[in-house]
Amino acid sequence: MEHLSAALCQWYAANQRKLPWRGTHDPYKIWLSEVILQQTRVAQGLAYYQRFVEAFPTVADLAQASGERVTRLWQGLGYYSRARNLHLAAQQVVERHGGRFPESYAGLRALPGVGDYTAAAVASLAFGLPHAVVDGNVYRVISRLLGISTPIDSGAGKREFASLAQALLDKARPALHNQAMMEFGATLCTPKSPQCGRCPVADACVALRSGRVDELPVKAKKIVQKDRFLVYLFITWGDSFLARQRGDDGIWARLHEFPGFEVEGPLTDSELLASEPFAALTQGLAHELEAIGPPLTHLLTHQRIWARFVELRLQGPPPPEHPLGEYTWLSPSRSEDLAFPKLMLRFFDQRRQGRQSPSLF
DNA sequence: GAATCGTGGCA
DNA sequence: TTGCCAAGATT
Repeated sequence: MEHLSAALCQWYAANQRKLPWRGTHDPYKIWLSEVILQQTRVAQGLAYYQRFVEAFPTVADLAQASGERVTRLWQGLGYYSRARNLHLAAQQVVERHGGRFPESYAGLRALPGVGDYTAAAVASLAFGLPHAVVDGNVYRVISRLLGISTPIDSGAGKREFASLAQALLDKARPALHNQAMMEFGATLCTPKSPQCGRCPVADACVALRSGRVDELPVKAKKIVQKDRFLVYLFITWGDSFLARQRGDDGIWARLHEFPGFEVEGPLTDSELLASEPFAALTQGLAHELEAIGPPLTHLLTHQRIWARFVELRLQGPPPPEHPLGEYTWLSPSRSEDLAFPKLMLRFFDQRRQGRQSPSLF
């Protein structure tokens, strides 16, 4: 067991990528990078990390920032409850721990948005504590090296791999060991087409010896995708448009969206305009139909969204008692400070392009 | 324990 | 085009 860690650490020392959060022991920067990288590739999270560090050099700066600014900086990164928990955790560090991160696994684990993985990562990388990280890379590396076919998405699998990861850990240098395991999984022992020919521990790999590299790790569950059909109304009054902020939970937490509704299946333009929910949202509004955009498809892990955007221009101010009363008017400059789902940003882009070259439509 | 939560890259 | 999955956490 010690041999595996030593070989991987030696490989890591010679092959690691240079990343801005490496080489520091600042728990704030390590925690920030780990939260950004949850279910997120380095290539996607890198620019966000740099923007956050520049905007908020310390955890106190982050704690003092407005939720609006934090959410806007997170725009486009996905899993938006991470941004809320990031802000909450920063405030807890300041208010409950005097501005210093807890120097224990349990203390870190109690912060919002910090689960088993992130607690182990910060504990080991910032404080040198002997906690093994278990992320997607570690599941894959261990299942292949040791030939373990227990499904990694089962409770038994999670317990088994956590135990094995902890047993493999070099407790004299947990930071190096953890980073070596993850970097090895991310760049050599990859899900598809792993580079077994360059593997420093190929001699010890059970999966390679038995020809099971492509079968490991095992996942028991399959993702079920559902189709959803959404209609959004882009209602303008002068330069401004109507939108509201979504709640703390569910999809696109705390992001802004236009008024709209969901339907059971695809609608033609005329069906859409004649639909009951469209009538309810536009009743009593003197408006002019500006455009009905083509369906925009938006892919999420669990659903495929088909969105239609209907652009309406009000001919007069909306009456005070109206279903749209919970929405507010946003000017273009105001909306620059707010966060929108990628789907809405794609609509903005499409609309801008349509105006610059109307002959295309 | 199962279901959810985004977005983007790759084959 | 489709499916997979990525430095996971929460409910």
